[in-house]
Formats: sequence, structure tokens, C-alpha cells
Amino acid sequence: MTGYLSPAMLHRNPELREGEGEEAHDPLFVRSVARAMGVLSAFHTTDRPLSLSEIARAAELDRSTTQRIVHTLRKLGYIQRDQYDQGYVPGIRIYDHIFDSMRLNRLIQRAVPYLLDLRSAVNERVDLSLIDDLRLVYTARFQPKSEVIHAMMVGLSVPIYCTSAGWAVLARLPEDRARDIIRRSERVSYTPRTLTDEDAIMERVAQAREQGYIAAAEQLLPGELGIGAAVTDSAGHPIGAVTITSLMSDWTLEEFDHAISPTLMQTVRALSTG
Amino acid sequence: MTGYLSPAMLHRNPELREGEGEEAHDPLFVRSVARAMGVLSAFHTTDRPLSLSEIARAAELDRSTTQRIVHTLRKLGYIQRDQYDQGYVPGIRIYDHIFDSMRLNRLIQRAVPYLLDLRSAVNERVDLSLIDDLRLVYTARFQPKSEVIHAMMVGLSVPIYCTSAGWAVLARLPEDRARDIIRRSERVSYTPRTLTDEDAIMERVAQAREQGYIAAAEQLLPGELGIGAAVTDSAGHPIGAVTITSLMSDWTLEEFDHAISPTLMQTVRALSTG
DNA sequence: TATACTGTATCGGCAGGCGATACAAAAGAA
DNA sequence: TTCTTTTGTATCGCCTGCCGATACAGTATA
Repeated sequence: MTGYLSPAMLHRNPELREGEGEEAHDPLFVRSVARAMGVLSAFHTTDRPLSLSEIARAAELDRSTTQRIVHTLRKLGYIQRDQYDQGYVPGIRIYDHIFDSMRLNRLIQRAVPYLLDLRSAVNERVDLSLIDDLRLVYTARFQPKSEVIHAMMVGLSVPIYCTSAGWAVLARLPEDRARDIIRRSERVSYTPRTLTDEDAIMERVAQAREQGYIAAAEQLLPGELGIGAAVTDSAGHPIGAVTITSLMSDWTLEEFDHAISPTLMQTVRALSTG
Repeated sequence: MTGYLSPAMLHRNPELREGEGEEAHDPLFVRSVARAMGVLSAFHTTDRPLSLSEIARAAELDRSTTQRIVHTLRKLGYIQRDQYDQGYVPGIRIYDHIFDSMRLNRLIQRAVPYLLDLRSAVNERVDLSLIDDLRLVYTARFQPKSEVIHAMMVGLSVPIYCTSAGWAVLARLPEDRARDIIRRSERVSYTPRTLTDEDAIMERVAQAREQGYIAAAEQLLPGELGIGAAVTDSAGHPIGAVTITSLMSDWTLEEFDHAISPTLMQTVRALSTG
């Protein structure tokens, strides 16, 4: 299951398209900044180092502008030449910002010991994700010793509309907001069993609201089972989710649900009353 | 050992100071981009959400410029209001770039299974780091089940001059380059045993060159033991390091060295001949 | 030898970023 | 309460510094 998620991530929110249509000029909007981030985002759709022209094409900029921005980002350490000087790759300075992001996120900081306990208890892969509009962004993965693939998945993102964790999150939102998220999602059938129909999805959401969690089979990857539950802030608004994942070769969905869900609920309850 | 590394990271390279002195104007340098990254870097020195004025102060910009850049970065998702709307924090979009960074780094991709094996074999904390001039940036941490603190340390950085992994890296560089790195480092005594003298450090480096690895005690944290070995590219240049860490309450340095180093060397040899 | 890429450097014009300024609302402080 | 400070937000003319066309040497691929 190495190649499934490559080269880019599974799901991406509709970008803020610069100069989209005749939208009024925003006097506070600094174009160069958006362009710079666009240059960095050029790497989202590749799995190898990029040349200047390739970056320009991906960022929809001319070569001159790209040259200047790449030059600047290189000086700052956000872009570097790849190991064999064959092209540009993201620079190491980005790690500093992820460090900040995690340090300053109370949920992530508090969650670590709980999630390690959870992994030990269930001996399956445990993931923590944060909500970003239409998707869930993975911020931490804790896996059992046996599993060696996909250990590093900080930053992976998955759609809300077709994941157990996503349904659990939708269950904590008002019906109209949930439906809005589903509608705005580009609903892809990742497997034959992926739900893409709004009402079918809302049925699962209803079940998630009733149970507090929800299990799902083969929504993103064939043979994959997942159980997700939402983490909420003190006002009850969802801010993230915890997912436990396993394989259909190890469990039936029902067995998995019965064995895992009580422990999972215990964890998210602890995390939600912060 | 929770608070040691807060709020900012342990070590930071001298930043490229914008407009430093009377340095010739670089016609390719885009000032706004540098300012934007400076705004994001404002969070490096805080452990709580920042107000606009605080960001402006940290980034050495006036409030107007800060306002415009923060506005832009917010629209793009790189900055957001904190959970209680009390200030600004880094946004979730940063995770996308870390994902790219890891995806496109061959070492990280290849290393994961090796490092998991290594952790299982030695049952101690295992870290992979990449070189960034004067420091090592942690990109992955694998820890034994028992340990629950500091699980999430992607992006943490430590100085080269006073860590076992750093010495191992210096051992793979020509003498003058190694000395240059030591000299340019701001050598802080994190503990009473921290080495800050250039020649004393180079002695350890020589030992590292001989052995292929090096052990160290209490260089960064009291009571901490570490063994580090460098990972090199096919040309023999160091690109990163693997560190195994434990506590003086569990081992003497000699025991630790004898028990751990053979397995560590096996791992870095496998990673270096890629 | 062509052809199409690399990465890099230069430069005049004018858009758009700069930063001073202003203001309502909220949070303390007296 | 009243005074003071800080919050986030909005406006606008000046002029700087970004824009992007253009050029060129070096290197693969054919």
C-alpha cells in the first residue's frame, strides 16, 4: 500500500484562486505573498524535484517572477536544490513552522499521552487529525510495532465526506453546515464502496451522532477498516478527530466495532473536556 | 522533562537579516516574501497566541505592513485565529508543506522501516535528523512504548557542536569545515558538562571519525545519554544522523555504548549506501 | 548540428506595496 | 464610572521595488 497516496495528498480544499474572475481588488491583499506560497505549493503535485519552469507552470507564474521568488525562498531556506542538484525541493526551514504549529496547538500537546495509551490498549494504528474545512489533516500517527509502512504521515489529509472520522465530525455540526461541507466536497469514489450520495452520507452521520462514533469499511482504501470519533472544544464544536484503523483481513467490521469503540470513546471524552 | 525545550526550539541558525547593514541591494530578492516568512517566524519565540502588534514587534515590521501580511496569510490558511479568538496562531496549511517535504526526501522515506527495526532491537528512543548548517533538525522520532513524553518532536532542532549526532556529522566533514561550523555556533552551556571549547569538541569528533559513531552524556539535558552516527550520501557527504537516546538512570555510558552501538552502526550503514 | 531545456542576469515602466493615519470596540487600570 | 491602552480593521496618496520581457551560457536529448 505504498503508492496509494502519492504523489500528492488525497484531498485538497479548493484553493483561493488569485484574481478569480472580477472579484473586487482587496487592498490588504499582498500579491507577492500569495505567489510565494503558491510557489511552495507547486510541490504538492509532484513526486520528484522540480525545475524552475516546472514550478512556474504549477504556480501559474511566468519564469521571471518564479525565478525571483524561488531565489528569495532559497535564501531563506524554504526551498533548496535537491541532493544531486537536479532540481528544487522544499527546504528544511519548513520544519521550524510545523514545530511552532504543534507547540501552539493545545489539543496536540495534550493528546499525545492519551493516544499512546490508546494504541497500547487496542494495538492498532491510531491517528489524530484536525479539521480544515472539507478535510481532516493528520497531525500525529501512532502505530503498533508490527506495522512498518506509512509511519510518517504528518500532514496527510483525507476528505471529510468519506471517512469515519469525517462523519463523526459532521455529527457534531448543525445539519445545514454538515450538508454544506458534503456539497462543497468534490466527491470521488476512491473504492467501489465509497459513499458519495449526500443522503447516504447523512445517514452515517446520524448514526455517528447517536453512537458518538462511527465505523466504516473501504471508504478510502480497499481492505481498510476505520473507526472515528470527534474531539470537541468546551463549547461542543468539533476541532478534530481520532481514528483507529485496521484491515479487513484481521477483523470483521462488527468485531472491530465492538472491540475498539469503548476504548476510543474513553479517549475522545478525555480529550474533549479540556 | 516537559518544559526544557519550550517555548522555542533549542537552537536556531543565524537568520538572514533583511536589510542588514549596507549590503548591496539584491535585485532578485523579493522583500515581501521575506517579510511574510518573517511574520510566520514570529511564532518561534512564543508559547501562546500573538496579537497583531506582537507579531509586528517580533517580525520587526510596522503594524500596517504586518496587518496586510497577516491578512494575506490568513486568507491562504497559514495563520488563523486561535481557538478562543484571543490571538493568531500558525494555520493548518503548513502541514501540507511538511507533507511535501517528507514525501520528497528520499532519506526519510527509506529510513522509516529501518528506524522502526532499530527501535525494536534496542528498545530506546530513536531519532532521525537532517543537517541545516549549524544544527540538526529532527524529522522523525520513534520511541519505545514505555515513554510517553515528547512523542511529537518533528521540527525540533538541536545544535551540532554539542550533540553526539552533531559530532558524528562533523567527523564526516573536512577538518576546516568542521571547525568553521563550531566557530560560527553560539556555544551555550546547556549543562555543566556541555562542551564549548573548539579543541575539546574536535577531540570527540576525531573519536567519532575513528569509531564511526560517538556517545555523549549530558550535553543538552541533565541525565541524558545519547549515541549518534551520521548518514552519508553516495559521495560520502553527511546528510543527516541517527540518534539513540536514553537516561543515566538506566545505563552507564560505557554499558550503553557497548549495548547499542553495533546495532546503530548496522542501521546507518544500510541508510548510507542508498 | 539543431533543439530544448537548464539556471542566471539585466533593466525600464508603472502597478501595487508601503506606512502614516484614523476609528470603534474591548480590556484593563485608576 | 472614567481614563488609558490595546485590540482589530479600514483608507489613501506617494514612490519604491516588483513585474516580466529579454538575453545568454551551459547541458542534455535527438
